[in-house]
Amino acid sequence: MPELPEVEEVRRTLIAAVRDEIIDGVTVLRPDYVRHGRKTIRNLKGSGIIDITRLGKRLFWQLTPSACMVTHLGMTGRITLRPDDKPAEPHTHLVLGLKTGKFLHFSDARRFGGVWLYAAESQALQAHVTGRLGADALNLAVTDLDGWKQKRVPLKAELLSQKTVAGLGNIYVDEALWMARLHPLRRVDQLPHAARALLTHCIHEVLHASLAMGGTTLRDYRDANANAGRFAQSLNVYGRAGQPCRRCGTTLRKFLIAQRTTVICPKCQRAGRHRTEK
DNA sequence: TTAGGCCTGCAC
DNA sequence: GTGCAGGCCTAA
Repeated sequence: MPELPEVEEVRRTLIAAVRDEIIDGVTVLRPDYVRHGRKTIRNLKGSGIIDITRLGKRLFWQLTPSACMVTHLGMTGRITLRPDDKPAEPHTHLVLGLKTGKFLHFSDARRFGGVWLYAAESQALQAHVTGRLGADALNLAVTDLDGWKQKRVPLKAELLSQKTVAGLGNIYVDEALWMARLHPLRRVDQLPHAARALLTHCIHEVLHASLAMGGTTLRDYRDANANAGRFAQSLNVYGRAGQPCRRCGTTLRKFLIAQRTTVICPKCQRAGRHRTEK
């Protein structure tokens, strides 16, 4: 399940391969996978790929002239570079041919991801981001969390929402909270500054550690060169319910928060006095 | 704020 | 065969 480190790894492997490439052909195999700009996506023929940036789990493809393609991998999305346009994977929804003879394949079994095409600097593109995505988790500053003082929301729900911190999913939220010894049901408005600073630090830590190993592959994730990530073996809580905490040996416990499986160490991550009442 | 829907593959 | 996994959006 691609979260920030996996998307960043895809971005890095992609940009190294396709910067300054020209799109020479557009094959839409599944029109409804293009969530915005379905009618104009074929006009990308002739467009150049200037850059690929990232905010949270989304990639922003800066294209000439004056277009921006947003991609989200959802749960099972892959963007892979192949030598031909023959769909190599099931559920290939979009293929972009490049002038140098390479092909970008967009596949996504569950179709939780998608592709959005906008005019560059358009209001629609702005709206795609505004109100939805907060600060990128990799560049998070403590001050980005100032708005939490007025928010009566459980920590985990807030982190998953992307609204303040963009890029974390179920895996890295659980990992960062364990590292910071914070209970996922703590209310964000009850976190003192020191806890917000610690959390910011731990988010950086876990993301950098994962990036250094090419991300986490549980099953589906691959980078643009079809390589899996190796961080799964370093996970401390995610998927380890019933196993001992690597810090204190206490048995890790699993429960649901906001419909998400959550794993914590009940000893390291105390609920505290300010737990969200449930 | 929460539940449901999207969607497929895989474990049971 | 059933149910679960999950990001994110919409509706109640």
